[in-house]
Amino acid sequence: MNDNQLPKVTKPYHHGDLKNALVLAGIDLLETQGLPGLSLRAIAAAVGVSHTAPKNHFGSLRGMLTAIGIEGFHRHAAFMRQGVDAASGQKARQLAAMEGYVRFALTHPHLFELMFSPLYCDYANTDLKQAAKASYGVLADISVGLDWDKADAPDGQRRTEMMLWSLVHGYAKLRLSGQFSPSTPAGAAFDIAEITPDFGYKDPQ
Amino acid sequence: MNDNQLPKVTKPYHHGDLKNALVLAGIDLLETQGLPGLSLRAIAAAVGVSHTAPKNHFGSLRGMLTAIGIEGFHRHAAFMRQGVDAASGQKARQLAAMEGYVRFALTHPHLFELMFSPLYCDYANTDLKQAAKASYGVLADISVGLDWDKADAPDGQRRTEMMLWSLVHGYAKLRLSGQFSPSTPAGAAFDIAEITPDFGYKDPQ
DNA sequence: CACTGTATATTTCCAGTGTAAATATAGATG
DNA sequence: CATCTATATTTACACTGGAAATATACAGTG
Repeated sequence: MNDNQLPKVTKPYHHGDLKNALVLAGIDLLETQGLPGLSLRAIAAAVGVSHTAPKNHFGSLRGMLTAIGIEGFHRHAAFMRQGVDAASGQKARQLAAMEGYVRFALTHPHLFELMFSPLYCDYANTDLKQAAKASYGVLADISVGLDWDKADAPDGQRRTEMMLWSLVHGYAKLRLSGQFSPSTPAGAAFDIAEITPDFGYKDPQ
Repeated sequence: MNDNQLPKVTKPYHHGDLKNALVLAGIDLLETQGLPGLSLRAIAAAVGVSHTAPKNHFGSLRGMLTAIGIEGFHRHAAFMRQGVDAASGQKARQLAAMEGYVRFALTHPHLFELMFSPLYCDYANTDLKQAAKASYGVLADISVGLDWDKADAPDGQRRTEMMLWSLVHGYAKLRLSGQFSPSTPAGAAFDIAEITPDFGYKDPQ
């Protein structure tokens, strides 16, 4: 009957799957209430457990938020990857990745803020590092062969990736800070191609 | 004797100049303790007043943090401007502005974080908007005539500025999030030219 | 000088937070 | 069954921002 028969998955004790339930409830609270409303007590209450229950699984508030950030990175990467896979042609794939990066940030502003703030997430956490790297990987993949002026320099590929990541990340953050809002209000549509450089694509080798 | 005879400046009542003292104490606490250590009570204690004294001047914690952010933007703009003024040649001035933007962020990480987080600063505040605009202005100034591929498009100048701002801002934020740390540790020196595009300069008209 | 008005600052109190420690509970294991 | 251990609760505590009432000291006016 139960097809979740992975050896390590022993159905937990009292709640069932409190760890995951807390993360999901946390993301839910985050999206509806924003970061100020995201307290250990509120998350625990949403799941229906005592306010100290999360400590058993995450150690502290920071651990709880880090777990939420990890899930955020998973969704972020999946969101971008989905757009990339749906696009055809190298240029369209590039734009899809960048567009996905920014669109995720704009549609999940609080989660995105949490994911990239060392205040909330513990960047020494191995799982978080790996999850963040996966998001970076989507950008890195589509940047291979990108015709940027750094591409031919020593370590050029890495520099191109860094420039690309910086560009989309900065744009997303500045949008969320309301810095670009006069002409492009927070929720409005945007065209990533208007703000990203029109680099060509060089056939690798 | 007193050459501060501007009509509006009446020396305040009890403390002397509590409003400024609180902002300075706040920045001091921020740089030494980081954002978690920055509480109304801690700031008030540092100045030697009761923990509700700041409310008279800033209304709330958010108002207090916004005031700190404003001072942060002033310093940020001045820091960049200083580098730009010291450089000679258009290209050197461009690099100086970008380098100053990032260097300020890396040397004042907590203040920079506060300045650009809508969680802490109220971006509806007129003074804050103006102060942020002044920082943006430094970048906008040196980007005039920049040879980016958007420069000739309609609204090209604004797009070029946005790309430039996004690039340096994203790089700074990702550095502070530890995302670029494997090859370039947090406190290490950096060469902004290695990460910024090698755009040329077009003589305006 | 005295009187009044007002900006400034304090005191007191409250609801909310994260966390530590002791305790209770229930599934796993023998 | 008894025992062990992971899970969850209870209780207590120090801390936070904020509201409300009160105190203080300056400014302006007679």
